[in-house]
Amino acid sequence: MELPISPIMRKRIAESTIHRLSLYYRALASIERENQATVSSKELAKREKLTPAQVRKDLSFFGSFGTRGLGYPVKELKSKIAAILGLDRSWKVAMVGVGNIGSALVSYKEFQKQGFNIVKIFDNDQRKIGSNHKGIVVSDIRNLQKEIEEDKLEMIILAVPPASAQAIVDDVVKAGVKAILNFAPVNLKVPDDVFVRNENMSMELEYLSFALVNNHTPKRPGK
Amino acid sequence: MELPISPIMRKRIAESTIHRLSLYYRALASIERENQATVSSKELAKREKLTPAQVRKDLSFFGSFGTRGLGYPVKELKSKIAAILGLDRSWKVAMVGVGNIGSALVSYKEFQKQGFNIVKIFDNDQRKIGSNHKGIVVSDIRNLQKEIEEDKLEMIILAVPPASAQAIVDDVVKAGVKAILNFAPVNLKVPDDVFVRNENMSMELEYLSFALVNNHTPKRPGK
DNA sequence: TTATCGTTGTGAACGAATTCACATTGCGTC
DNA sequence: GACGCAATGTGAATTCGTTCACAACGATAA
Repeated sequence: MELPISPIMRKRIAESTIHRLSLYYRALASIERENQATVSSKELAKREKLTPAQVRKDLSFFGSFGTRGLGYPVKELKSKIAAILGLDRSWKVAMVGVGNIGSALVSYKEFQKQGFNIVKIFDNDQRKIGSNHKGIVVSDIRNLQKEIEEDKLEMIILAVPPASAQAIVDDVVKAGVKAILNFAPVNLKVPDDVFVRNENMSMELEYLSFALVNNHTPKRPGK
Repeated sequence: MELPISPIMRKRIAESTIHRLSLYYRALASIERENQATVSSKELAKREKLTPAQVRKDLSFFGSFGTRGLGYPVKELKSKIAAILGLDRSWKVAMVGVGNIGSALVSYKEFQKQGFNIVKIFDNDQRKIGSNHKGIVVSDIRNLQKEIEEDKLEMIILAVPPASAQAIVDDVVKAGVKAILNFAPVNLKVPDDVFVRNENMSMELEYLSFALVNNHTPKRPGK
């Protein structure tokens, strides 16, 4: 039976399931390019180094998208996953901090490809304010709250030094933003209804360093 | 009883435990700066939004570092964790690909701070080869294998387009590298004794987008 | 000394995520 | 239109990760 994708989904889904949906989405895009019409959980699993059961279970949380004996229709499944992940629309994103990381991410193709449009850039450095990054004029961070509200920005990417992060977040929250991708290595305090994801690139290098030193493979092979 | 940290550690440690060690390490560095001599699992937990039991269990996999009734000696625990994660030494790292992401990461302070020294940069773009990035002259990627061997580079950061990633990895593996941090959104094939970590920054934005659309909080609050 | 306090270290209990295993079903073929 | 095949969808079993709960113990004070 074909269940609709319910936005009022009250099951709690595991974080890892959502991350795998991202993987499936990319795999499906690539399979689509190869003009393959259907794909089995087995094949999808193989491409992403997972088990077929895992793929089926993940998808089953959201509905019943396949055909027994045949597999999943590639185009359709891809667009179902897009709807689940909110990639069937575009998002207005602000970049705060235009140092190394910030300016690299402004040009990061993968973001635009998935509909994450960086439409405003903020910084506190007078030399940067007014300058042009990929066609966007850098705004003064003092106007952060005002411009977020005016432009109805929905997500923030934070790429500032750890010391300035919390104050900015407080502002951004006041402006009504509910989603923050944080590159500063600090624990941000936000109200319960604001989502924060931390991205810390050293942590992955540290994992590698640990693995080398200890010749370690985790219990559950991850990532 | 004080167990030595065994590099021939045959317990399988969960990936999440290692990631939390990174968090503890940063927290301890910060506590050390505050000149606090000891810290309890309770306080450490509070700083990283975890439970005290979690902290104690994580540490207990590696030894018995605390004093009952008192807590953990900050400096000592920090250096123990450094040893576990391999941060008590420095690593020679090569950056492959010096586009947006690559060049941002070359200047990323956090890496150097933890002892990850980017000592060589490679690219295939003639306009970039020979140019200077943060004091490093960009090498021709055709010399990749040779220079990795000569300079005894131990880790690779891959920041190239997905299509070119696998060929580079094959080369790098031939040169004896056992650890790769991959920013390209592809699944790399490597022998069993080579560690790969994938870093995909869109995935975190997609998680946020999912959370917004579905007003979702995961079962286990993550990251 | 001895008592009290605070906090560790850890088995045992619990809960969550993954994998198993199979009944079910749609498709193609004869 | 019956049969065989292939692959889904899903409860049950299993494995893994987290939390509980408490005995053990060091520090401090009397």
